Formats: sequence, C-alpha cells, structure tokens
Amino acid sequence: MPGSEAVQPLWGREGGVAVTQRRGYVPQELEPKWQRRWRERGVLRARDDSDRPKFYNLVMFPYPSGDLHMGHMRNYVIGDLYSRFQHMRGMEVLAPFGWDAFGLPAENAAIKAGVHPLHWTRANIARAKEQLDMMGVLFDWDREVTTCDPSYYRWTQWLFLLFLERGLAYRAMAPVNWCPVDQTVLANEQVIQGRCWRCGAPVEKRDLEQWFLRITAYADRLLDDLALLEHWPEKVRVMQANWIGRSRGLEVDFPLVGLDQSLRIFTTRPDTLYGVTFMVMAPEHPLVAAVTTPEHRDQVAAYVERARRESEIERQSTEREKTGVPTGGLAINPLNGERVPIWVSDYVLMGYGTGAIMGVPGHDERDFAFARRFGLSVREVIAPPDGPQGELSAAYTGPGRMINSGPFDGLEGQAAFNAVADWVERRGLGQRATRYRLRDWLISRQRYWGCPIPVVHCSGCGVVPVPQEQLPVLLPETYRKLDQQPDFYRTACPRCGGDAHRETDTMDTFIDSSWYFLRYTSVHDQTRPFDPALANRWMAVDQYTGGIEHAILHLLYSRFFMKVLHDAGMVDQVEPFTRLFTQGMITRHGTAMSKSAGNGVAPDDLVVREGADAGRVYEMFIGPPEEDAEWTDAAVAGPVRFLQRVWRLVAEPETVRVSGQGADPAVLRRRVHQAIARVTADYHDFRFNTAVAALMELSNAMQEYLANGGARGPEWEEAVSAMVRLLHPLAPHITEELWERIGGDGLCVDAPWPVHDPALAAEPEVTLVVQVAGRVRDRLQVQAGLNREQAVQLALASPAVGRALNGRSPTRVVHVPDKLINLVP
RNA sequence: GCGGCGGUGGUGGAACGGUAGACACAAUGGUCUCAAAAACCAUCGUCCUUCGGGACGUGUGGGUUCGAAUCCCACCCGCCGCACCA
Repeated sequence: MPGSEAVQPLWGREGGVAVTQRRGYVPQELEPKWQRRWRERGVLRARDDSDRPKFYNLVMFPYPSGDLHMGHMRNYVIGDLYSRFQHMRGMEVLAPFGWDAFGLPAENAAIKAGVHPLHWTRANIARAKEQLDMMGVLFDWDREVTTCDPSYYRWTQWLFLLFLERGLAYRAMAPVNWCPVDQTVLANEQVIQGRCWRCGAPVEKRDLEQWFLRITAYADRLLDDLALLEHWPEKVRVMQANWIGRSRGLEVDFPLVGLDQSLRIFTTRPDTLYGVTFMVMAPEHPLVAAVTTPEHRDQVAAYVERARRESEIERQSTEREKTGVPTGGLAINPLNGERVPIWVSDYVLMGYGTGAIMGVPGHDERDFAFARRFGLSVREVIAPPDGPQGELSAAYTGPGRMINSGPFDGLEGQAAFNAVADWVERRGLGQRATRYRLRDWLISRQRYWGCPIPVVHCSGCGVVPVPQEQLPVLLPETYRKLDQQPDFYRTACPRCGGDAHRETDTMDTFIDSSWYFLRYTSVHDQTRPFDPALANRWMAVDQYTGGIEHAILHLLYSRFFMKVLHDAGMVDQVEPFTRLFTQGMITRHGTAMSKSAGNGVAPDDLVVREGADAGRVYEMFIGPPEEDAEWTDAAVAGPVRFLQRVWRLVAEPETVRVSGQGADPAVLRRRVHQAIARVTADYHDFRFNTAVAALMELSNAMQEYLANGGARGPEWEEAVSAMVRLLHPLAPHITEELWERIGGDGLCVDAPWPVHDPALAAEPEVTLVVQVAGRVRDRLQVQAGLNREQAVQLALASPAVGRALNGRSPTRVVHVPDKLINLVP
C-alpha cells in the first residue's frame, strides 16, 4: 500500500462522505509509519516464556477467496481491538492468524481462469495480508498457518492416522449426499434443506464407499459438555444440542406373522405401545421384500423404486400429503398379542432408529396424518389431565395417564416409561436405547484441492495406512482429479511391497480447521502436530470471535477433535474455546456485503479517503457487534470528525477558541475517571458501540473545558493521557502519533491501561427526579446523599409539585436515593 | 409447524423496573469569512401553549407495579435455526 503519494487532496463530497482538506491530522501519512514501527518492534508477538498471564485471543481464520471488504474486516477489527486492550491490561496475548486454504473456490477459479489453485490461493493471501496491514490489524505473523502447505497438512494426515488407529476413522458403504454440481459427496452438516451448502444444488443420494469419522462415539460428551461452555451464546449451545438430538427410548421386537423374524422398532413413547394400530417400514428397509405378500408385491416394488428416485427435497417436505402402500404383512404387538398391518412409507427414514416404527395415530401427529389418509384405526391410550377424550380429532402428544393399556392403566410420566421398559426387557423383547440425530462425519471428497487421505489400497493387505515416516502424502502439482493421475495413485504397498493403489479422495476442509488453533501454539515444531507442553500453556482459547454461520459445523468438529486429542493424551483441556463471540453481518443497501452483490466497501478506498482509524471507529460505532448492521457511507463522517477533534485537543489545544468561562478542573477530572470506568467495562464486555460514545462524550467534555478557558494543568494532562490510551484499541495509529507528541513512554500499545478512581468519578451533585403519582413534575439539582426526609422536604417545596398535589398530602413516598422521589397522594 | 432473536425520532442506535431518545448521521438557523469549506454554537418525537408549561408517545391489546421500552399473558410483523429424527 503506497503512502502519501496515493493521497489526492479531496474536496467537497465524494461518495456521500464529506472529505475536506486536512491540516494537522493526515492519517494517510501517519498510518503507514506506525504500521512499520509495530512490525519492526515485533508488537504482539507472543512469548512462550513470558511471566504475564496468558490470553489466547483468536479470530476464525478465513478462506482466502479474494479481496476483503469491511464486512470481513469487522471480525478482524474486533479481534485486534481486543488484543491491544488485553495487552495494555498486562496480559501475554497470543493473537495468531492463518488461512483455511484448501477448498472448492480455488478449483472453480482454476477452471474458470486457468490459474493453478495454489497460485490463486497464494495471490489472495498476499492481497488479504496487505489489507489487514493497512487497517492496522496486528497478528503474530511468526505463527502463520496455511492449511494447504505440506508443513501443515502433513500433520492433518498424521491426525487422520491417529483417528484410524483409535478406531475413529472407518470406511463404509452408505447412501451418501452427492452434489452433482460440485461433483463430490457432502457431510450431513453441509446439506441445508436438501441442498448443497456451497452451491445450492439439490443433493442426490448415492451408494458409495466412503471415509467417516466416528463423531457419534462422542455424542454424549459433545452434548453434556455444552454445560461447561457458560460463556458461549445460548443460541449456539441450543443449536448444537438440537443438532446432536439425543433421544432416550426403547427398542421393541414385533414378531412377524408367518416368518421366523421380528421387526425391531425404536420409540421414545413406550407408554403408547397399546395404541399401535399399524407398523411402517422405510422403503429401504431390508425386510420389506420378506414381509410383502404376493398380491402386494408389484405395488410395493413400484413404491420403493419411486422413493429411491425422488430427491431429498421432495422426500423430506412436510408440506406434501403422506404416501405409502400396504405390504400385506402382519406384525404381532408383543404387549397385547394384537396383529397389526405393516405398511411402507417414506416418512420413515432408514437412517434413524431402526428404519421402522410402530404407528400410534392417537398420540403422534405424523402417524395420525397417515392413519387419516389411509383409513387406519385410531386408539386413545393416553388420557390428558382432564380425562379421556373418547373420540380423537387430532393426536394428543402431551403428558397423561395410560388407559386401555391392560396392567399398565393409571401409570404416567417416567413411571409409565419405566414400567413398560422393564416389562419388555424382562421378557427379552427389547431394551432401552439412546439414539442421536447426529450421524458420523463423512469426510471423503472427490476433489483435487484438499488434503490427501493417507492410506493405500492393496489387493492382498486391504486398507493400509501410510507409515508416519512417509508423510506427507504430497498433492501432485498437476491440477487434475487424483483418480486420473496414475503417477499419484500407483504405488507400492507399505506392508507387502506389492502393487497398490493410493486413496484418491481428499479430506473435507473442515478437518483442516478442526485443529489449527492447536498448531498455532507451536507452529514450527517439525516432529509432531503440536507440542503438548505449549498447547497446555496456551489452551484453551480465552476468546474466540467469528461468524454465527459456524455455529454447528466448525465449532462442533473442533470440539470433537479436542476431545479425541485429549483422550490421546496430547492436550489437557476437553473444550477448545472458553468464550465465544459471534459477530453480526455488515449489510449495505439492505444485503450482506459481498463481491457478487457488488456492495462491498473496500478497506483500500476507506483508508485513502478517511484513514484506517476512522473506518475502524465507524465499524465499531455502527451498532452492537453481535447484531447485523447497515453500513451508511455518510455516517462515517461522525468518527472522522471525532478523530479530528481528538487530534486538535491533544496536538493543537491552542487553536481551540475560548468563548466562555467557568471551566472547572475538578469536573474535567471527574469526566475522565467516569470515562475510564465506562470504556474499560464496555471493551471487556464487547460493547464497542457504547465505548465509542463514552469517548465522544469525553472529547466533548474536553472541548467544553478548553472553550470555557480551562488551564492546561495537571488535570488536562491527565485527561489527554487517558483519552489517548483509552482510544488506542479503536484507533491505534492516531493514538501512537499523539502518544509520541505528548512525550509518552515507548509505544502507546505498550502503555499501561488507565485505572479509574471511584472517588474521583463520583458526582457530588445529582438530579433528583420528583414525581407525583408516578408522573415527573420536577427535576432538582441537589447534593448527593440526601436522606428520605430531606428529599421529601425539597420535593414539597417545589411549586410544580404543589400544583400537582393540589392541596392533597402524600400518603405514600417512594424514595430511590440520589435518583428519584415519588409522592403518591 | 416447532425453537430462538428482534420491532424505540427522518436514519444508526442509548437506556441496573426509576428523567425515554445518550452518542452520532441527516436537516434547520447562527458565529466566523469577500465568499465557501472546515470549525464552533443553537434547535431537532408528535400535538397544544398565555412560552411558565401541558397532553400523548418505545409494533397491537390486556395485566402486574407508586412507577414498564424493560416483567407477565395474548396477538401482529420481521429475521435466523430446525424441519416427518419416531
């Protein structure tokens, strides 16, 4: 980024922003200067051997997709602000950065523009770094991580082998999600409403042999440990809990009439077992053909075939009417011996439970709809609190007492569940079971630009892991699908030495990002993924900041990895991120800033026009950081004026025209200490918008002080010093320059954080609000600390109160000391 | 459908159950200037006013309270997540 030569004097209005000649404060000149100094002095390079308490401040690393805009920048400005704040507060801050550099956009760009994914990625990284620099965002670049670099993905492969060794990685044939546009399979988490999360194409089902990670083995811990994450947004915890979707229930075998087999079902409502009037199997259920009687064979075969062909979107729609066909087969309810018909319907999913259900139309909405559609009978077996309804016009799914249930009549709730479950278990008809919505993580990707899965297929030895000393399995330089590159896949079996075939799938890129925060702690270690001692020194991440879009995917996978690595003895902690903050999107003209929408604000333009500091302050002032916010070009003027004013107050106080009198140094001092308290608390709690407001108020108070003839004595010096340091995390460049000019020690970023004195911040006088019957009638300036009687006396003396009381006397008095007095007649 | 979050001036937004609209943007008037910009000062929810002030006002309707933007109930609207998971 060029310095002053890029700056044209801008006059009048440009893009709706008032840009004017600049006198003393020329951000375009001083910003590059301080960026250089920070770099030279190694500011915010984390020391492993520091005595200061550690603070691991992490922002989610990005996919390097091209130019950054101010929407992306919000995340990095928040991160940088927090790093500087914690550093000034005396913490040893670890603030690393890197690039989630494998992935499909690089390949798409390669196809479209004919550039190799690696070159495209490298160019984007260089560009993004430049943009981060120009915004004054500091990271510990000595610890930079790039996931497509062999020095990184070597350890991704190593970790895959660890999972394999621990029985947590396996290969299986399964109906998987296939995206026809991206030409690859997808994990469950990457299918949003039946469509590919990346390109939006409807996902198809295919039977393929693929690699999975056994995340379901950790389902209970991933769910239960959410309770440890008290500093995570409730919303994210709820989303994860729902995603894991633990259900405790009962499996029951229903013997099949005429066959020597049973149909196993899973239910969370054993107390409704007497209400079963039919059974339903998923079309893919292996026993469908066996239960189907000859006269139903054609109809069932046709239905199964049609279900196979339908897309996930069609099948999963709740809107459409239920479909299904009878099989002619019968099952026996083991509780009451009744014979019930077996149907096939696609509302039952093969992938959940046992792929078959018992139909209880009286107490399940879906079963009710199905029964209505096909004229199946409905039976009431759960009575609501106010008694049985007799005829059910809808499924009753609420709590209640068992009825029409033989020996179980009268039981309810957990007792009913247990009685039926015990009965079933004692007779060997089934057992209690826990089921999850969460599925194992499908990680194979049929793409070039990813981390190769380090295994070899040998006709004699089967699947053989690549020995650790042969890692990394390097991605070939030629950009072409790996299964079309014989030089890559032809290899020798590491075990028997015979001809073998390398795995040609690459890993889901979410694997790369599931452990990068550990690599940062010892990025130069050539012997292992990370040094356990250093990981234990820095982990867990104290503050993690990023977008809500990762509420499930990245944050769930990372938690899973952390637990596996903990079990492997590589790290002490069980959760990676202590405190999570999810920032909102920046919109402009009503939609998210993006390249495709063409509404992004480039940091480059902002830096040239207003300076990085004004852009940072505006972006923090725009609204609460956790909420979406609309970028208004004209509104940047506020922060621009604010910084100009701070400059003038600190560097050119003599230019402030005196137009009044009566400046009180004690009042100034009070404002300063109030500001220190507010800004410190606001930064700490991520209330950056009100922190900016508090600093603006302080600048207004300082302006007023000088305009009223205030002396530039010790109180003024204190105000200036506090202002500069409090403002530093928001506007680092201008404050470094001002810090130097006022003769501050060293760099401003290294200066100690100001401490407020509550005694000095206390107001000696307060406004006492006087109400009559809850309505404000007067406001009195009174000395602080008045007692109830004094307050009543003063209130009664007010003429406005006299009018409002109109001769009546108060029967009740509410007194909030130093705030309010309410007289109720 | 279920779950979560939100609805405050022309705009972005403040407000431990206690002065609604902090702080800004925009707008209007003024000081300065040959003029303009910048800077600074003032006004800035709606209606009424004898200019003292008064009434109304935080999506809608109720309720709790001396007092509600804030707590409770019902509803409307918007956004996000899940979506036949038995």
